[in-house]
Amino acid sequence: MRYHKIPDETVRRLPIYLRGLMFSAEKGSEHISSQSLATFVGVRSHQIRKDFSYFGDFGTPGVGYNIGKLAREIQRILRLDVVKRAALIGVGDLGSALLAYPGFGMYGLDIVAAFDSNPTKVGAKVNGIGIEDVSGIDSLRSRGIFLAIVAVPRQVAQETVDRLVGAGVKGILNFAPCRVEAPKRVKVITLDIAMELARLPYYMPAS
Amino acid sequence: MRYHKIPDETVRRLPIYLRGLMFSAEKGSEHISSQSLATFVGVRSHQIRKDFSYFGDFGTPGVGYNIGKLAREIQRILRLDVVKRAALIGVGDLGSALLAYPGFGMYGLDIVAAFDSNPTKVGAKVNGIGIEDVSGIDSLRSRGIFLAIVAVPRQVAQETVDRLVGAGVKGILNFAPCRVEAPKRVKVITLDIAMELARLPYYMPAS
DNA sequence: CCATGTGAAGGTATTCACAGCC
DNA sequence: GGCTGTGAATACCTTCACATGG
Repeated sequence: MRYHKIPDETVRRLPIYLRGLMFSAEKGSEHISSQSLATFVGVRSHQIRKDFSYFGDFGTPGVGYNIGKLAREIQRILRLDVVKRAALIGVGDLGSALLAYPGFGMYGLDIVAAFDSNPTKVGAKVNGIGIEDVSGIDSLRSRGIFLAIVAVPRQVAQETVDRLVGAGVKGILNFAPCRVEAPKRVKVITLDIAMELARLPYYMPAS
Repeated sequence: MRYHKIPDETVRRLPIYLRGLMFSAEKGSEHISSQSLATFVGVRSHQIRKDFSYFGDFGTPGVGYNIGKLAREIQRILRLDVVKRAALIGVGDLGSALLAYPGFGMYGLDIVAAFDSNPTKVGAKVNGIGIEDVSGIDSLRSRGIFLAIVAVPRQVAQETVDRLVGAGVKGILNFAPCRVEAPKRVKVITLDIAMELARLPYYMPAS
């Protein structure tokens, strides 16, 4: 089944596997079975094997998967094998936390520029990154930055996205709590932090 | 179809609808059609009507849905109609940003306590909330707090969750980039910010 | 006439069971 | 014996088409 489109749900799980493989590599063993990986990442072993079957034979029956080889293959599929430079728009509380967030590097993502509309912030440095005025967004194309993280207030989210699209950005992670429109060629993922929390009470027993 | 289990995917969309209804209420009109709501929130109108059909008749054929009534009903289903008090564990960069985050209130969620293991932080106030030592977690049950947000380093995430479970917490939003285990009676949602970004390059045209 | 609500159809993802291989 | 890889079976979700109601 090597020549098959990878289902979206599988793509959603690939970073989970990658994270699990990296942390389990710390333990020194070279191979891991779908069973052990299953308990480690919280996905059924059937599911894991099915997911991996979409892109080739990586496991050895009786042994398991070679951790390093599999991790590299997942990185290649997700196109994380070359470091991706990203820009952050909006250096408020959340934006500052994102600049300091250590987790992006493990996925080959690097925030190399930050923009804010507040003149009192422009020029300052946060975590080694100098804050530029939002007008500088237009220079992203020439700087070879095609990935952006939007952490601005909801009211200006759409205009920010429009500007990013105009600057040639191809992928946007949007933290503003609203839908934003973009041409089909630009992939937008919206992540509303509060919304995730809003689902919890539904699943909690009567409180 | 009034007596039917609500599918998980529908539950996942309910907060999106709720958010959309609240923002469209700002515009003054009293009713909204599945069609208009669809373009506003980015979900097909068929899907919206199907979703709403799982919990009763709220629309008026030829008119649409009463915005206020529908919003209240969604809040009731998600159990957001009474304010939920939540605790934050880990007041680092991300934790501080979450304390300052204005978005929780719209879903009836209120962070009323914060804990950290760093003695130099304990006693300080962030956004009006005094930071307590993590040992205080054990008092959550008696304070009537059953919801927790975990923003601690990965290495101590599991022990933090164990402690929260012991303190009677029933729902946990985990920002640590790893799976955490908890009894089935406790609902855990893990949100790894970097992982969302890791999916983007896959969907971006060759860069 | 316009928009909802819903069975039915269609599509997608998960689970199962086991053949094949080390 | 143990573990992978995968067709088949099942469950789930989405889309459609239209009857129903204001």
